[in-house]
Amino acid sequence: MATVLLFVAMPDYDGAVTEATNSGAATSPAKRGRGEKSSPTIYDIARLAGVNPSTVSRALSKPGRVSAKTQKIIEDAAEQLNYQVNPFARALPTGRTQTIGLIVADITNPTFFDIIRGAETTGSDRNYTLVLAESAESPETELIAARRMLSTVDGLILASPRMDDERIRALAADKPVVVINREIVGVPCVVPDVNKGISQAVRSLAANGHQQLAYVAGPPQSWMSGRRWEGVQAACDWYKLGAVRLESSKPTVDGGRQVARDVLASGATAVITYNDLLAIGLMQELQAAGVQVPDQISIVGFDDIFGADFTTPALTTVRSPLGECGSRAAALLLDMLLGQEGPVEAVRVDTELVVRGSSGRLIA
Amino acid sequence: MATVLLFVAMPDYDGAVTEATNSGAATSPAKRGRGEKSSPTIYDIARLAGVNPSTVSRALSKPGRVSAKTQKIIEDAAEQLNYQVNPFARALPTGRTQTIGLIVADITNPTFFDIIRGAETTGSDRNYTLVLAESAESPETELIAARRMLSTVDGLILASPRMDDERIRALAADKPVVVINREIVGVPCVVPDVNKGISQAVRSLAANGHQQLAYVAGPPQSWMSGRRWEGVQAACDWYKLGAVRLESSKPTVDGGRQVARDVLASGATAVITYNDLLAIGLMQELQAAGVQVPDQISIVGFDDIFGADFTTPALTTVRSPLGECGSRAAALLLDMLLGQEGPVEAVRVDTELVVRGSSGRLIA
DNA sequence: ATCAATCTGTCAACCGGTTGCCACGGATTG
DNA sequence: CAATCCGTGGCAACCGGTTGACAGATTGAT
Repeated sequence: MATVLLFVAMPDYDGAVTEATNSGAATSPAKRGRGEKSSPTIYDIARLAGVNPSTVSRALSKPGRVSAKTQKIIEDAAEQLNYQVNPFARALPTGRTQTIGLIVADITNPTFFDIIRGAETTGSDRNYTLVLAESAESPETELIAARRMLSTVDGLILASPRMDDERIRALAADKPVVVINREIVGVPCVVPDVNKGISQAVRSLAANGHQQLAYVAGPPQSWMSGRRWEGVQAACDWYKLGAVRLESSKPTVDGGRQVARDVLASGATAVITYNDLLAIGLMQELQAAGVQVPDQISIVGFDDIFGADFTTPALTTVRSPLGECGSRAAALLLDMLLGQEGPVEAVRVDTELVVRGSSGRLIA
Repeated sequence: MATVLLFVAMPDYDGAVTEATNSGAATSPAKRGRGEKSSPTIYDIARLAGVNPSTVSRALSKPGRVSAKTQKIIEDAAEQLNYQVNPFARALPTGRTQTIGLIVADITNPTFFDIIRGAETTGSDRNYTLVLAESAESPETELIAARRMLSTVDGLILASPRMDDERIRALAADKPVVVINREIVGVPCVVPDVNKGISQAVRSLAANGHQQLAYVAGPPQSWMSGRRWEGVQAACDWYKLGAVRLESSKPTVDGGRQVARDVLASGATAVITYNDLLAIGLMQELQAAGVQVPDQISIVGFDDIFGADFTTPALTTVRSPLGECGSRAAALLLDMLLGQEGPVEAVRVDTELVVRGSSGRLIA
């Protein structure tokens, strides 16, 4: 049930970062349990400024609703007390929490780092806090996390969700939802358009003399793995390469190692894997078996994760603009929160081939 | 002002994950703005169960306060309505938010992944939500984030904080604070005890014939970088190696590349770096310059981050048990929230050398 | 000068739980 | 049998903001 919150920025009055001066004004009358000096409220400000609390509330959150003069007095008082709104108190009557949720399969999977970063940055710019939940790759956990979060956030981003379409549509009926890395009819989606990157990769491999290619697939329930296989097939058709699909046990370095035998047995001289971790594991195992990369086999990964260039040779990979996906998804969601309709069609972002050392001319 | 929340688990009644049935009971009377079916409240449950709302509140959060019979009736009603507490409503009167904060310098820095994971897991086990904030390596941003979070969370964990001791102590006076990767008098700390791992590393290098060692330092304001240098000096004294300290421009792969010239110029045949990223960059640059690793120069990193074994040769490194640090810090914090005093002395966790391929016998 | 329209601030209800205090009824005790 | 105690549930105030309704003050138009 793990969940992470990207706490972007508080949506409100931003007191100076000086030490609380407590100058002049009577100390907050609140009971202080044990050493807990409870922070000032709009009631404290109201008393100090000589106005009604509701006027304070309006001055601080409804620009233009009160006169410039009163506004000034209240802002000064707020600054003097080093006031910060209580987000809980604000969320209670309004239902607006100024947070958006993001559910990823695995916090420690580098694929998601950039998505998180992108969503966080965009949310931050618009004064939204990002709440990040982990589903541990399980559809059930994912659903539970989503349900839980939905009551706490204004909108939700699902990155590579594992739930079925129906459940996602049900969630989307409740509150704004944006999906990353998967297309679902009726739900706004942001997906990398893999075809461009795959075309570049296959063309590059063909140009280097390869004729037989293997695709190492990801988890069967991964929508994206299916799209990538389709893209590989189409590109191989076009460039006249043979294409064979191999299954992996899991989309990790270990899974990549395990699939090495099958790759060799397939007779392919070029491999495209579902993700970079598979590619790295595969390369390690092949090298351990004495196979030269890229002289005997070229390897192309997918995503361009952190560490993809740590290997020797560095990994050639189809980069997914994950950061942009996160950013676009957050922007979309925020627009929806402002009352705009979500796009009917999926938003596509381009992928591109990053050529490093693990792919090259076939030396027969 | 980036901040991330690890949203661990809701501290409360856990409705079944079936679709809301809405069976029998009158639909919630709440106004439903536009399609927003507001979730059921304890008032709905009270009506359905024929009791007072306060009784519902007690049944769901004060075990033993109501009779077993009433308890059952209320729990059934809650399940039927698929009730979930509203965290905001709960936080408002109590001040307890069931969240703990964690501030890290950089979300995308793999060093922190395990800390996050560890804190998240431990928090999750105790029904706490972890709020993760990013300081972007800036002391000012860090302070602002900490101030902001402090009003929202029950306690705070600072991982490798960049603020000065005074400010941290000030925060700790407000609410429970635990520091990771740094020692501050008067504040509970969890720090890897680097000496054991460094001793092992230096002994291993000495045994392999090395006589001159270089330490590539991290950021000047990093407390931990200083401790590691001290540890290296002490171990080199003991094992009779010469030790020289080199400065890096930044603790990244790039920084590692840039320091390669200085390493060669220093005449050292073994290098210990402040972190793994520096080690990886250094190794890449040395190899590009035709230097054999480990035959001509041995390289030992620090931390054992994700990807440290992607390199060829795989990186030898002193592993910091970052996950354990996160976990211990969270446990400490939660204990403090339960009224126990924090430990007076820093909690130390062991480090150990992980020997891989980048270190070995010197071939002169 | 009169009346309407606009601006500005106040009042009070409300969001959804929590909790101190009290009352009621049954069990215990002298 | 009366006095006391305890277990249980209800009442109402409260946490700290938000907001619809409204009234007094200004302003402008006629």
